[in-house]
Amino acid sequence: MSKEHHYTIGDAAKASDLRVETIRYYEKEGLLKTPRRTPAGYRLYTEESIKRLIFISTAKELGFSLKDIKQLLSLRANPKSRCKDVKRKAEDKIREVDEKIKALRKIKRALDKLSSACSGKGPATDCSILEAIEKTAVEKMYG
Amino acid sequence: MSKEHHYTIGDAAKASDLRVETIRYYEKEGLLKTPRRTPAGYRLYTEESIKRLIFISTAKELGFSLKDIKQLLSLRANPKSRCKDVKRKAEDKIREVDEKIKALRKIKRALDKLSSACSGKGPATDCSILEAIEKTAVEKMYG
DNA sequence: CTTGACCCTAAAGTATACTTCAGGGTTTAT
DNA sequence: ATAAACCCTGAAGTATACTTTAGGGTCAAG
Repeated sequence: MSKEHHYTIGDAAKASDLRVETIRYYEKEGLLKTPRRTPAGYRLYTEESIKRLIFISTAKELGFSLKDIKQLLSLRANPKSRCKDVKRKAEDKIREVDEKIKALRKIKRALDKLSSACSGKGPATDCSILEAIEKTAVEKMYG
Repeated sequence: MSKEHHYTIGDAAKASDLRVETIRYYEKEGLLKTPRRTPAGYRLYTEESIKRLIFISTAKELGFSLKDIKQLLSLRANPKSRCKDVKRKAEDKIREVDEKIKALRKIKRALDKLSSACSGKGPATDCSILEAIEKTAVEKMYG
């Protein structure tokens, strides 16, 4: 890992927990701006680009496609872009993100329920994640 | 849509917003138990199976793979499964879900920031989603 | 001054998750 | 009783997102 502000692709891979090949692939797909190069042609990355890589891999784990992510990354509030447009796109995404959060909370509650149903106290209930999602309000267990 | 408790695959597709072919694919992949059939061989689904389909498609949008989802669906607290095991798996998933929720909140805050930076008041700042994620605390905008 | 760890490109290959196709029965409305 | 709208299977095809391969340069250590 370099001391100051340029990382090789290998460093960037370690820092972002992606593979070297994946980073090159993202560049080819236009998710990364073409990086500076050493005289020998080696790519050089900044902390900024590493943040971008981490954002990409995080967003991917959240179910966004590379196309979605490209749009998210190009979404910027600046003097040149038409604000109305950016605002609308951002708000669409906010709605999408809210839905995802809601759905994840539901799944979390169901998992909590499954976990606590398995706490070892009393005979176990028979409850799947789907049932746990249904019955989050009414707790009817032995004990 | 049938009146009571059996739906054809087409009904199930409409109800779950999946395609007929996708439902058959999920069955082949073992995400669905093999459904009852009419004498002519038509699949018949219950509301239970439709809930399952909706769960699958929701979980997919949240970045879970079909393999993940299979595991989630087979996770059940019951007298036969070893509770310790189920509890551990559920807790692993809870951690994963918590991480996802956290990351989504970060993205949501960034999007809120982008959206409000585009509210039309004063000259627009230049701010991307990455910058918005960084600067969620310090609001230094024109005004 | 060479050897091991990195870096490069272009192209082909793979995993996952579907989708389409070919060929054929069934149901329902007219 | 026939045509539109569904259903079936098995197999091949496709999109997305990488990964691997082949064939080479570069760099730091000993």
